[in-house]
Amino acid sequence: MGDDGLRDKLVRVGVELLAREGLSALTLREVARRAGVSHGAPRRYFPTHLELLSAIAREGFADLTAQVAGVPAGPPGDQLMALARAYLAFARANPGMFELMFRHDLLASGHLGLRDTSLPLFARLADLVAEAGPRSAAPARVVAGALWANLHGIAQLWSWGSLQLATGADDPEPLLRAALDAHVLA
Amino acid sequence: MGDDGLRDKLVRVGVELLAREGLSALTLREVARRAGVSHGAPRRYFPTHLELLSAIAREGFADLTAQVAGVPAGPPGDQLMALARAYLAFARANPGMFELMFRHDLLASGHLGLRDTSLPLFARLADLVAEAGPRSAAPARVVAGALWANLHGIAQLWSWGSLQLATGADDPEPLLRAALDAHVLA
DNA sequence: TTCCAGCTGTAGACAGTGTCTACGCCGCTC
DNA sequence: GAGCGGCGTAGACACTGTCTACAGCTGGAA
Repeated sequence: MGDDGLRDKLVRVGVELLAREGLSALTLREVARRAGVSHGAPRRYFPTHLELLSAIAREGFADLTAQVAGVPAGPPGDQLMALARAYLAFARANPGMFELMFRHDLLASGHLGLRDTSLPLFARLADLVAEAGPRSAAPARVVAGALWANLHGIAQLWSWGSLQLATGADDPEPLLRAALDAHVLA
Repeated sequence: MGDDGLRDKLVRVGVELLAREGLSALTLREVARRAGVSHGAPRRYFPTHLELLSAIAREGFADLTAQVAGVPAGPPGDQLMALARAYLAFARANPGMFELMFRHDLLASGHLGLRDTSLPLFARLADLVAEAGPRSAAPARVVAGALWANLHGIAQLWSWGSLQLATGADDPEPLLRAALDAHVLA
């Protein structure tokens, strides 16, 4: 395993470098260096820096999707809470990847197949919201959108330390609980 | 007006450049160029790129604070809705500035006096939440944190087009309404 | 008046980046 | 066996942020 062409190797090296040293270290030339090739080599597979970053981010979306797919069946409320925890846990466990995944200025977003990666994720959320019963009178899709934004905002602001500072908390769980209780009935 | 030393001029030029050409154009050398000085000049006042960006971002926080301070008195629910609209409107009107303000990797955050700029803003939000009555049993501070995260998430995801794509909406107002209804009673 | 010190901005260098282009090399096919 | 096409190399270019040495002007002291 692991010797399947330079293209995959670059992505693998990139993912590891991202996890180890953060987004700012994810240079085209550094990835090439760690892959043991010259700085021009990646160009054969990724004509531009954006495209390499996009390929790496896609790996992250696949990972997150897998995590979310792993939440067990059960009452929709429980599933939603597990999903929210998974989202936040992913952001905390892979801060560099999380940052990259939502840095749309780095992602050639159209190219990324965002529709294929994050829309199914949203669809799952929307189904669960409809099943659990949205609290507001708005359509389930709108409530699901607001809930998603809430989860994302918590993940983002928490990873920056802003929410700890503002609320004085040191555990994001109550925030998640409050967000879920707010948007959905059960 | 406008001839008060290079330091202020650099910040002014930076703000305009940011609004006009986006965050990626906000180069130390380009700012110097537009200010009509050599590339080394800014170093006297901003020893590092981060510090110039932080000074520019501070201008943004002041602007946002002013906008928020401009919401009229009235029932807390109305004030909250106006505040939410102001937050989102700011993000939509100044996308570059909004991006910069929350790019903590660019901001020498400790240096920025974040406590002085965004904590009062949060305090206002928390007061209004307490006044309007949080829907959840959680402490008002926690509910306010969740609501802030929700507003921020909506602003962020909307500015990326993700929410339009996911919910099919073309107006963020229903999302704001849903978020407010979710977190707070009146 | 003269001189000197300090602040301010200039100019050049350096390492690093992404991108582009010309060039070897190697294996495959005709 | 000869040619060719894909793959990786190597060098160049413009650009970035940072550092350092230097000029020019100012204001105050002798």
